[in-house]
Amino acid sequence: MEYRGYDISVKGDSIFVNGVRDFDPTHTFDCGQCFRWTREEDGSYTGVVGGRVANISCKGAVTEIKNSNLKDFKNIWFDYLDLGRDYSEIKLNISRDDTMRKAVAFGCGIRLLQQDMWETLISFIISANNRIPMIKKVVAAISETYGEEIRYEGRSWFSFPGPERLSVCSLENLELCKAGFRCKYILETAKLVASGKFDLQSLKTLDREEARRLLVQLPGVGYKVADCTLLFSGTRPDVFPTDVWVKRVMEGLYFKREASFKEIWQYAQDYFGEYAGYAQQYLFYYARENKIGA
DNA sequence: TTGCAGGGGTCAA
DNA sequence: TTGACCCCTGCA
Repeated sequence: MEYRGYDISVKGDSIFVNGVRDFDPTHTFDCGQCFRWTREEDGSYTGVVGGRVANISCKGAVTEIKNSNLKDFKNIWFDYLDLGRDYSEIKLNISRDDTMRKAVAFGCGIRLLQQDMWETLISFIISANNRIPMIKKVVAAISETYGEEIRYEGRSWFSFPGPERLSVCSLENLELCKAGFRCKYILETAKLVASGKFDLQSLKTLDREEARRLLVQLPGVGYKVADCTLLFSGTRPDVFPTDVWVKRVMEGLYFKREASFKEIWQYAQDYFGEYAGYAQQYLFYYARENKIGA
C-alpha cells in the first residue's frame, strides 16, 4: 500500500517502508540527539518510544521496523522518524560553504527525531556537565526503576516514566539512578509539570523566544538544554543549541577567533536561518566523530 | 595502585 | 564572571 509518498508492506510483525531517503540508523541514533537506542550486532537499533519497543534497520531505500504494525507506523514511527520532511531540500539550503557541505556529506543519514518533549527535557537536564555513555546509563536506570516493563525477544525494555510518576518519588530513591546533583532538578521539574503549573504541550504553539524564556525557568534548564528540548522534540527546527563542542567548532571554522555563546547563536540565526537546528546537528556529528575541536 | 582532572551546563554569589 | 557540583573515566 502507499502512505504519504512511501510504499509500505507488512510481513509478520515487520513494516517495510520503501522510498526512505536520507536515513542511516547509525547517523540518526548515534548523533547525540537521543539516548534510548541500542546498537545490535547486525547494525540494527532497538529502542523504546512511547511505550513501544521496535528494532529498526535499513537496506538501501528500504527501512524495516520490527515489532510494529501499520497502525503504529502511522501513529508513532512516521512522525518520530520525521518521514514527512524532505531532507534533500534542507541539505541544499544549509550547504552554504565547504565546511557545511563536508558535514552534511558525513552525516548524510541524520534525521532529526520528533521525540517526546518530556523525555527529551529530562534527558537533557541529565546531560549537563555529563558524557553520552553516562547520560544513557542514567536514563536507562530511571526507566528501569520507574517505567513499565516491556518484553521483546527475550529481553526486558522499559518505557520512560511520565512526570506524574517521577514527581512522587523521593529524592533519595532518585539518587540511586546516579544523576548526581541533577536529581533535584529532575524532581522539581517533574513536580512542576505533573501539577500542571508548567504546560509542556503549550510550547508547541508559542513563538520561539517565548518558548525558550519559559523553559529556562525550569530548574536545571538553561538555554542549551532548552534549545535541545525544542529541537529534538521536533518543536523548533530553527534553534541552534550551542555547547562547548559547537562553540569550539564555530570558533575554529567560522569566527577564526574566540566568540561568546550569544554571538554564535546570533550568527547561526543569520547564517542558517530556519534550518539552523539541522545545521547544528550535522556540524556536531561531523566535529565529534572527526575530533574537530577536541 | 592511587590520585586527580575534567566532562555536550546550570546555579548562586 | 567564577567556582561548585555527582559520578565516572582516562591517564599519569
